[in-house]
Amino acid sequence: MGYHQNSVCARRGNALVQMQVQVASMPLIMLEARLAQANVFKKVVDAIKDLVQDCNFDCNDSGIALQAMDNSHVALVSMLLQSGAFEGFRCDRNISLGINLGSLTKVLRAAGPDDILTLKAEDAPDVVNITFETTSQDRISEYDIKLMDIDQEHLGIPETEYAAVITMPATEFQRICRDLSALSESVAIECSKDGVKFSCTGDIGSGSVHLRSTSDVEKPENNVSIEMNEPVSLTFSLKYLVNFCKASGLSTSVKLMLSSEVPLLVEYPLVDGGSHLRFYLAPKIGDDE
Amino acid sequence: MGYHQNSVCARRGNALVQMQVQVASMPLIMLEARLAQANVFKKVVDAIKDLVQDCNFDCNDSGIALQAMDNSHVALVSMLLQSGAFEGFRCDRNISLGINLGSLTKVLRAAGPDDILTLKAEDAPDVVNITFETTSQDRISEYDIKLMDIDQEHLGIPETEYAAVITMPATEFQRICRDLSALSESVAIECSKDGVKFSCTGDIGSGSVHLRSTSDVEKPENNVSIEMNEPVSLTFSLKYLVNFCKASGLSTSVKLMLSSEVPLLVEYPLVDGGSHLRFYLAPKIGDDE
DNA sequence: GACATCAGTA
DNA sequence: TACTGATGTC
Repeated sequence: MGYHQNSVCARRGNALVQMQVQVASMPLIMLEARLAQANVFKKVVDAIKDLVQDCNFDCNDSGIALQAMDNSHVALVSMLLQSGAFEGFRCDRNISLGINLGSLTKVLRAAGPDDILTLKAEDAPDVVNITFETTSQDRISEYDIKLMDIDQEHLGIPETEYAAVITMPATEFQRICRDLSALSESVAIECSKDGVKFSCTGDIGSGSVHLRSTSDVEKPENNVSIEMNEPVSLTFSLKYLVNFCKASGLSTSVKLMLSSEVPLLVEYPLVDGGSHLRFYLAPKIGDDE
Repeated sequence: MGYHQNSVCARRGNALVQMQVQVASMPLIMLEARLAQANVFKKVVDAIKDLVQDCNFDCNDSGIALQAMDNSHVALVSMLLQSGAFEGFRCDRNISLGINLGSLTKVLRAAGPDDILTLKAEDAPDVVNITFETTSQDRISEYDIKLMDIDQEHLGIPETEYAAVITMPATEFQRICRDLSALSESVAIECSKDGVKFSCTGDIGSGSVHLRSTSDVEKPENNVSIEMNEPVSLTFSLKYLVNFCKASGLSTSVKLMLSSEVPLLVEYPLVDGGSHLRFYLAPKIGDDE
């Protein structure tokens, strides 16, 4: 019987085994994830904390994932931080860390932007341990956040073939949402081969923004690209889109994926290629618009 | 009988004498203190006005001093502005100016940060006169604040030899207090030779910040220095400490002085070396922690 | 990203 | 009146 099994016994209340383990000073860390830039995690949590109060961070050897519906069940958040996004990553067993994002925000506020952030959890943990180290190591702060049991609403999100995929600068999308939200509650997104049109109508008048597909080879990050199978036009709540745009600082570009009668997918790629922060938003239908 | 006694008569209500004095335009100024930067005084008052409503500014030829307990008698504020801190300072006789800090704040709000502030008071004054001059002298504003009688609780504060004296950047201390106050009402400060640890526990979890003693010769103002006679660990109310930290703008560094079972002294040096703003806070004991 | 200001709440 | 969260500017 190795340390691994001992640890399980300890957690189940075998005090003797637990003592032995502690005497052997064997902290049974199951998860240790070291992120070079605390900022990335801060921004991710900032971007989703207004949508979701509590959620599970599902950890396994491929990384840390999160999925949660917003309170009104209109939007869905999905994050994936692949192990490769970390400076060091170890996860010996699948664990789900139920965390209150308000508490997490309070703790992350204590991190300097360039601090090194390390998440640690034991097997069957009560708390998640978060440390921030300045690069100079003169200051080390350490926090434990109590975990909570959160009903895992398992959300099968089918990988859809979208009718249209728009890639554009994240700041541009943020600006459009902010500008149009001054006029109306909702925005229509219409996509055709050579362009995309965001439009809305409200009490004081109406507005629209047309973006042409561009291909500036010198500044590819400023490009708007549209991959389209068929034209699509859908209407969405601007309040939610503005909210999603809090993630704009995480990435230079954002992808909007649309299909008729299917939730819009707003995707921000993270640090490495595979990691991402995704928001899904159901379209408004008929009179809702 | 000199002017001096005349003035006393006038103050005692002899209208005839008062008129004569006014006609003779003889303002019997006892105190005139000219401060090059109104900002210093603004910040001092800002930093203490939430702790103390009314207090006496005790003026004598060595400067202006202030001592007051907070309302709950847990904390004590002590300020000393030595005469040398002023561009010009004259105080012919000891006077105690009882001022409502709310009123004073309202008046100080009218001062530009770089204005020259002058405090004036007559002998046995009803009011304190405050003027603000722009450095260019284009604008002079003048205010009188009514004085009040405040019971002088004379507070003998013994100069203690502290078990530990920590000097650190004021902003760092402010940040630690702010960060930890998100988790708990109180913080334990533990001091050992090579470092100091601030830690707390609350409903959502626990947190701690370790600072190592540093000696960066290039940026000495960023250093953390610890002079320690014996290890010490005490617990304090974070609400008060956060409050004290409003003084952070007054000084790059702050000194924390601790001894067992004795109030913590938090000291911000002011303009010149000798002047200071000090806060004392009784430790929490036993179950209070 | 940090700061200051502002509005709303306790 | 003071603290909190939120917003907008530097």
